[in-house]
Amino acid sequence: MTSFSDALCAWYRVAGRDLPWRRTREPYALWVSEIMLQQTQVEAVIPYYARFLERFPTVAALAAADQGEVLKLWEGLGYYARARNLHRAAQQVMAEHGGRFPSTFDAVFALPGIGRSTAGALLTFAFDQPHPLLDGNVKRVLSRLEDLDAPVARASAEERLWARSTELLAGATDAWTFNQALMELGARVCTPRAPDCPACPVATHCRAFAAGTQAMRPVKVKKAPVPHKDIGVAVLWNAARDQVFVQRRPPDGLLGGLWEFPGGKREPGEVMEDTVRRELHEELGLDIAVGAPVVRVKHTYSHFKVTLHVFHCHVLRGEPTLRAATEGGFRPLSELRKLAFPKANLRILDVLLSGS
DNA sequence: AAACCGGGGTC
DNA sequence: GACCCAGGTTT
Repeated sequence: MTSFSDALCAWYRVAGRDLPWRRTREPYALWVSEIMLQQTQVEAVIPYYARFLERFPTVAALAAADQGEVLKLWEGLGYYARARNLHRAAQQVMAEHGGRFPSTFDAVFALPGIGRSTAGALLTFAFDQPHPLLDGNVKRVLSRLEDLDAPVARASAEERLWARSTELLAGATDAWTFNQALMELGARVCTPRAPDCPACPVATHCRAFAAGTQAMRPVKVKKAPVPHKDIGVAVLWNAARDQVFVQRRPPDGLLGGLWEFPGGKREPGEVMEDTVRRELHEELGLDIAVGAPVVRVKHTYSHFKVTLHVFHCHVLRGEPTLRAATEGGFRPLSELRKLAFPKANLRILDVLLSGS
């Protein structure tokens, strides 16, 4: 019988996709791709990858950039801590490694935003060093290969999968091709639903296929339902009615460093107009008038849902004083596109720019 | 170990 | 709607 790695690599050489980051061995470019690809599908990353490398072609260029511009290029991709960590790590590579991306596991693993799997991928793809990886695709492939009946989120199960990834890689002659092929198999054949087992090059090695349990693998524990919040949001115009107030969120946590229209969460029994008035008084020390509704925006985050209730507002008394926000002020609508906004706020901006 | 951290594609 | 994606960090 053909070995697992030979069968897998032979399939990849024929069926593997031609992706931008598979055409380079340049560590920095691969690094950018690996960070963008965390929890993000290939098709979504491709345009961001090209734009990011065009604007920041080197570690030095990225390290020298303003965080706001880095976030602007990340706008819409989500998990913005990835961009903040990448930016910070670039500065770390300049300071600690003379601008050259490190080539040892410990040094790569020490960079912010790079964990065990991403470090393994980078060392393999940039330096041809055989290090195992274990992303979502590989977890699924290996849990089926083993017919693993323990929830893959459990630490003991995950360690088993790491051991299997290590073991299978050791049987491969070409680590680069093997690791690419393992992920490609998960993305194209060994898919979450309806895996294409008849087309699988390693079906003869697969215990779940033999047992007919592939649809039940990997075993996942169901997640708790996410809470919902109603948020009152102000499109706050200045006295001349030609500028709106935007502010920058705190540097860490949810949507850290991005810009937004001010507002906050509705309290029990409160009507949305009162929420907006209260929040702007608390956040900015302003007395405002709440006028016509602009739009309602529903949005789902990883662990909660929101409905944004947006109103045209104007200042009755006072000057805005920033509390939680780090920057903010009245800006012409035409300048807001230069700032990085989260998706839900971009919808508001779209309405303001097209509707009025 | 569990929570936190976005957005989009898919069924 | 539910599930999942080239995961890592924080608590």
